[in-house]
Amino acid sequence: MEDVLRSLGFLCLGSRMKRIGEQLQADTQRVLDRLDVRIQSSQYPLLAALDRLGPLPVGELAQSLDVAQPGVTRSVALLAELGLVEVRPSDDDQRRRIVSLSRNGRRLVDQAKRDVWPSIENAVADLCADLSGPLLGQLAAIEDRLAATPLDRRAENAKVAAS
Amino acid sequence: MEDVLRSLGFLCLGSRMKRIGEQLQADTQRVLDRLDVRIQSSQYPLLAALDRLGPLPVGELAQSLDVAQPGVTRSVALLAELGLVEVRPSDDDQRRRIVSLSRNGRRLVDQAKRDVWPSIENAVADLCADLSGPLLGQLAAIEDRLAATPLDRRAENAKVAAS
DNA sequence: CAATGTTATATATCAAGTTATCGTTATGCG
DNA sequence: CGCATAACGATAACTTGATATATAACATTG
Repeated sequence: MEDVLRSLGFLCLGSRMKRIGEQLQADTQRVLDRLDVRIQSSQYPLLAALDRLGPLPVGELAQSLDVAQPGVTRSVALLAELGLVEVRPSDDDQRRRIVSLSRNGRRLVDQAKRDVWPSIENAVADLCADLSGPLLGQLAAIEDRLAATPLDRRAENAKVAAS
Repeated sequence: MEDVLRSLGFLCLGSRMKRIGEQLQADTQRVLDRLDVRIQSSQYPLLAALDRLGPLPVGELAQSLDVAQPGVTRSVALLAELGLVEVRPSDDDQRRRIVSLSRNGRRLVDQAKRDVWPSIENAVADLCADLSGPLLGQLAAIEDRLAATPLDRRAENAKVAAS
């Protein structure tokens, strides 16, 4: 069966990148699922932003992640529900709500940085190894490689290789 | 403000590709809005598939676009509502429902192929021109270029240049 | 040939992004 | 000072992907 998106080339690059991104996130989710961490892979960038940049108001968090503000509001509500982040009003501006990692959030991030993120990073690096040349070709290679060996399998292998 | 996704590199490649893809789709939408048919840019790949491959049952359409079947069912229902595609049961298998372009759908695709798709393709090609090297670098370049000149502006310029 | 299993599609629900808009709090100027 | 405007975050509605499951038609086999 012809892969139409691929045949269309530049015309559908947006759909195609979105499709690959979703696949990567889904695979990453499967890696995270095995490690009894109960949040969606899409929440990690927010936690990583707080880890890297420290406590931030909602708007700046949105900027640093380059997503729209309502998305951050929703994620923060979810993570606060889970006790991973805390929210407090700013001292000098009652409109701002400062988001920070809670004690549990701090622990989760530290654990992830130690136990999980390295193997994901290795798996993706493996996926993208030795790619060069035009973008469309690299994307096609990534699609083919993912179809052959999903990211979560690559993460396992990386862990085995490291041990 | 630091771009956290970019700093995280391979770790958040999925989120990042999704983000770029969404941006491209949104920009493309703005180009397509100039056609008086008000359908979403995300529907065009399905129309293009029918154009390239001819009438297809729902499942094969899903395969050729590499999306899950329920997504196709929904898109087809929407496009049928708009009178752009037609659905008829297969002769030899009453489970299959064959989707094809209607007269109006045919007209829309022909018009798009003539008037719109080329300028989108040129705009994206322009966006990706002279990119080479590692994937992450190319993605960063695309993000920077998009921020500097959105895709719809590039499409305009391409049209001017062609005339 | 009836029971059982398989396949194709539809439906329901969820996830995570978007835009538009609203209420509240700051700010700035006449 | 007081009011108009701007900024911040929350909420609503929508989009477009996903998965899980139900339904109906076909296939197989005992």
